Amino acid sequence: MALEHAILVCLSEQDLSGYDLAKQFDTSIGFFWHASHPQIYRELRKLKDQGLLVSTDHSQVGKPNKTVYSLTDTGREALFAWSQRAVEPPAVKDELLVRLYALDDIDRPALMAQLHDRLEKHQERLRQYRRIKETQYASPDLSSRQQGKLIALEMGIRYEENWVSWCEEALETLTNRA
Amino acid sequence: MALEHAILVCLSEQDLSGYDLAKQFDTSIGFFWHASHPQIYRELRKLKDQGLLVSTDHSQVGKPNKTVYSLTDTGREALFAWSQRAVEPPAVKDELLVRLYALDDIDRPALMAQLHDRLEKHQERLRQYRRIKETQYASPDLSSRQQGKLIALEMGIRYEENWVSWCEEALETLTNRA
DNA sequence: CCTCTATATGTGTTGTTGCACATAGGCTGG
DNA sequence: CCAGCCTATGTGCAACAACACATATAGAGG
Repeated sequence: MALEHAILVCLSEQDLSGYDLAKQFDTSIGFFWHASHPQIYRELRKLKDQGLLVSTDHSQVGKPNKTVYSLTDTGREALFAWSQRAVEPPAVKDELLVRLYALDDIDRPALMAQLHDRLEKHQERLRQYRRIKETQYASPDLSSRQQGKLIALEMGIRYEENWVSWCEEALETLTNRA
Repeated sequence: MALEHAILVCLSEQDLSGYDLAKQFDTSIGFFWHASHPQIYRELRKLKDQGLLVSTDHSQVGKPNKTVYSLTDTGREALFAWSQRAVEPPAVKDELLVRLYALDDIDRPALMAQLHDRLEKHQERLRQYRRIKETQYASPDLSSRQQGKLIALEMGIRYEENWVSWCEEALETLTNRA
C-alpha cells in the first residue's frame, strides 16, 4: 500500500509515461513520496495487469517512443477506496538524531560538520519550495486540486523551516558546551 | 547502516538485554528510530558474531533469565567510525500528504476525518514529549550525554508542534473551501 | 486451578526498497 | 566521427522491514 497509490494519484491528474512519472517522483510528489525509476516501471506493469491502468504507445520524433499510462474506471475506484483507509503517521528515522543520543562516544567535530551540512541542505530545499510556491501557486484563484497540492507544499515549507532553525540552535548549544 | 548503529548507540550508555533494548526502541530512542523486537534480536546476534558485542547470561528470580549485551572495544570503535560518516536527510514518506495531491478524486470527508485523527495523534505525542522534557531534563546541570538527548527531544517537540498547527490550518482551509 | 499479564527470546514469510547494472535511440558540440 | 547527455525502459539481487506466529517462565487475581 504504497508506491502503487502514489502512482494512481499522479495519473488521476494526467496521463503519463514511466519516464514522466519518474520525473514527478523526483520533484513534485517526490517531496512526500520518493521512488526510483525501476520501482516505477515495475509497479506500472503490476497495475496494468490488475486492470487499474491501460497503456498506449506514443511515437515521438527526435526521441525514443514512450508508453503512456491512463487510469481506468477500476483504477479511479481503487484510488477512491484507498483514500478512505486510515493512515498512520510515518515513523521518523533519522541517523543524525540517533547520534545525538551518544554524544559522549561519537566524533563531535564530525557531528558539528554534519549539522552544518544538514542546515545547508534544508535551507536549499526551503528555497526550492518557496520558489515553487511563488511561481506555481501565487494565483488567488486556485483549482481545488491545486489547493490540495498547496496545502501539502505548505507542510514541506514548515518542515524545512523547522529543520533550519533547529540545526542553527543545535549548533549554537553544542558550540557553547564544547 | 541502520538499526545496527542505533543498537550500538543504546549500548554505549549502558548494557542491556534484547528485551530492554526493545523497550528503548518503543520509547526513548524509538522516537527517532523505531524497531520491532524480532529485528532487534536478529541484529544482536549479528553484532555479536561480528565481535562488536559480548553477551552474559543473567539469572533472575521471579522472571525468566535474560541475556545482557555489552559493547566491546571494537564495538565502540565501530560506533565512532559510523559517527564520522555523512548522513543524508531522511526521505519524507507520508500517505496523507500524497492524498492531498488528488483532492478531486478522493473521499474528501474521509480525508478531513484523517486529518482530525492525525491532529489528535500529534497532540498526544507532543504532550508525551513535553512530559519527558519536564520530568527527565528539567535540571539546569545536564551531563553532556543528556544534553545531546535533549537536543534530539527538542526536535521531536518542534516536529509535533509543526504537525499540530499544520493539521489545524489544513482543516480550516478545507472547511472554508467545501 | 485457570487466566491474564509481563518478562524474555525467538522463527518464517512476505513485501518493499535500494542499488548496481543493462540497453537503446537520437541530439549536440568538439 | 566520437563523447557526452537526455530520453526511455528495463533486470537481478541484496538488504531491510513488517507482520504473523511460536515458546517459555512466573507472578497476580479471581
